[in-house]
Amino acid sequence: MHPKAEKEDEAERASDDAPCTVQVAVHTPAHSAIGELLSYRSATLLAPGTLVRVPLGQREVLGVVWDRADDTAAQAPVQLRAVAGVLGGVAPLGADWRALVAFAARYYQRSLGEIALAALPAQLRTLGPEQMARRLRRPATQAEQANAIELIALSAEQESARAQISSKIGPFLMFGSTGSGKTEVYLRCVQELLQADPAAQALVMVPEINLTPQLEERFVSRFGAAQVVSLHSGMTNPQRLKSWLAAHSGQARIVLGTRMAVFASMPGLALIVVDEEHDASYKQQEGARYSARDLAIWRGHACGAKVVLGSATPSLESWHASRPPSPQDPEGGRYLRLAMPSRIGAAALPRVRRVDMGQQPHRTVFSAPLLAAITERVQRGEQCMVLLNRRGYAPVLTCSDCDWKSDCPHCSAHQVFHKIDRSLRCHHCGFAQRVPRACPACGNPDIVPIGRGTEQLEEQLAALLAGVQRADGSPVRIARIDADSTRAAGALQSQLAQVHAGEVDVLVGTQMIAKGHDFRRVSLVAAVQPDGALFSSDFRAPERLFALLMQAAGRAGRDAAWMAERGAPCEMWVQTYHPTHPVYEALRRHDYPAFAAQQLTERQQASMPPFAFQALVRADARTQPVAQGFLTAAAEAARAAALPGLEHVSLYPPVPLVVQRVAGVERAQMLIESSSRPALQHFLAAWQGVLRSTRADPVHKGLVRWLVDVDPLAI
DNA sequence: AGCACGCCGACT
DNA sequence: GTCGGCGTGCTC
Repeated sequence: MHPKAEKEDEAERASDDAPCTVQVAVHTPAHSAIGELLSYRSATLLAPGTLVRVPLGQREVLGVVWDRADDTAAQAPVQLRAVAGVLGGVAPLGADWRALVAFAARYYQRSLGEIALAALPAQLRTLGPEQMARRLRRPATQAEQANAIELIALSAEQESARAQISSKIGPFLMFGSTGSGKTEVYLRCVQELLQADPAAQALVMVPEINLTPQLEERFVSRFGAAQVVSLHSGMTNPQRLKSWLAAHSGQARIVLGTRMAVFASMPGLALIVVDEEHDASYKQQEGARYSARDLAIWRGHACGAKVVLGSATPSLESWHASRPPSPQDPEGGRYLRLAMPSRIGAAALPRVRRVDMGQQPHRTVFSAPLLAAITERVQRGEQCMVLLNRRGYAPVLTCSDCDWKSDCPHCSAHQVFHKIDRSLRCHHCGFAQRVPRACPACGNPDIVPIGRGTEQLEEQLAALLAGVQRADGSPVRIARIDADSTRAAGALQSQLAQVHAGEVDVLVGTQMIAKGHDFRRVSLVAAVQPDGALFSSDFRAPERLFALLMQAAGRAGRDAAWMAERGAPCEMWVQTYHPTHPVYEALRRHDYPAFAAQQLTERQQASMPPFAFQALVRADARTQPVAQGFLTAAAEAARAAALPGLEHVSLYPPVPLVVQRVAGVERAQMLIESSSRPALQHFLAAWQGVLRSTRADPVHKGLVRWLVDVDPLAI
């Protein structure tokens, strides 16, 4: 956990112009037969980190000159090809960036080149030398200076957090309830840092692209547009290159972004903020499955930057890592916990109301008390939010006569009924078709939706509130925000603007509306049927549900002055068949610490994370037996070879994934668990080669791919 | 991953 | 008779 590559005198080495061999990282796939680094001839000794173009087979690709990987470097072919050219004008990537890339590749079981090249803007690969030179000559945007903002005094809690971040080393876990002003603390820390050191840079990450505009707005208005760049996958390639170059050159002092930004080259990096650190979006779910939050911790440690994680509902991993020292545990955790329990302006947390759906008429969607509460709010001119984590109209259609269901032909999942365009759509593979006029199996024209999604909720709510009038006598306005309604570019921003402008009375949506957006006039938030997560097979489901409901509750009553004027507390409604479940009890008291303590006790007793370390190996194949057979064979080969670390590692039998077939591919996975992270790492590293040779065995013909997920979020 | 080479079906 | 399907194989 401490590479801190010593600063070599790169300039001196680069000036040596004897012809020599250089090691280059290129974009090779994870488990290809090509080794980690390729050797090339060069007329001059190139400094590690230099961007070069090198010939590879029939094409020419971008590569990064790497430090000689100790001299066990496989004897290269006799005839080395020559480096085709150096990308002029771009400084070599620093030793700390290379150390981060090397660590991520090792830890997440991917090739160095894959991580390194994926961390660079795509245009570096495609632009020719002339285009590149032109790009570099382009003057940086001359933006206006930051507005001299009258800074509002920090609350005592905010000030205490700021002071501790300023004076201690960290890493820090800022545990601040929604509305406690975490962002203002980030801003002050960044400000202090930039003022103290003219070369310092700060990296601030948020979980979703959707949240970057409002963050950018706050940072730009405080620091000026010249200092701030964004880095996320919603940007065009030219924009991304521009931001990346600004960060790499040190010209941009602040980089805002999503998980990919953790790999930004920042020579002056001195502070990393991970906002909403519990959010699952920080874990990449395809390709290299890295956790940007965990890499941020590692990177900060390696390069001496402070790291601040922030959340109102921290991940249990971070909560556990920030436990204070106690008599039984004099060391405590590695992180320093900073608590900010109060809402700014003394705005009260919403009152939580549970409706026991067992007491309601069968198949009730909106219970009478909830409907009455919504009606009352709307009549008073207030806004309500209704949360349902399922888009579409109904999750499945079925025939009333035979047992036909709208199953996806390519996946082991139902196709979801979307009434808006009368389509059936599979949310796993995207396969879509028109709703049949009659049952495809028996011809019965009576096919009916089962269950409900946001579309149906919107429709039912409209019917239920049809007779209700707003204060001025006009009808109630209902809107829906989910992945379907926001597909078009800019749709989310314009829909949010409508809500902010007060043009919507009741907003229906998926968890998309629970995250971060600041709805100032919302006085009621309702979760219509959140119970699904209570009895999920995924041991992290309660944690996620609690975070989602807390976050949703945090949408209500954010405007303290308005709340005071209003005179009544905001409300968070939960319709449930299990009103006394510990998750809801903890929610009612807004008591994350109690919830976390209870969950951690369970996890400890069951030896689950954060008290154990896990990895998944997944196999995709034409048939389920092939997928499972590959995993079984690889596990047996590991045992037969007595791989290092094996004695401290448990390999579980392969099982099909919950959705076992997607787009015609059968999927199975195997859980690997250990109480020791190093043992798990040793084992996985050694197993990599075994997995590769197992795959080569023709017995496993039909295997499509295999992949390793270290520290998986869902099992 | 690309991009070759290589051996079997429907078109000018 | 060619154009083109994607099934193995290689890239310093």
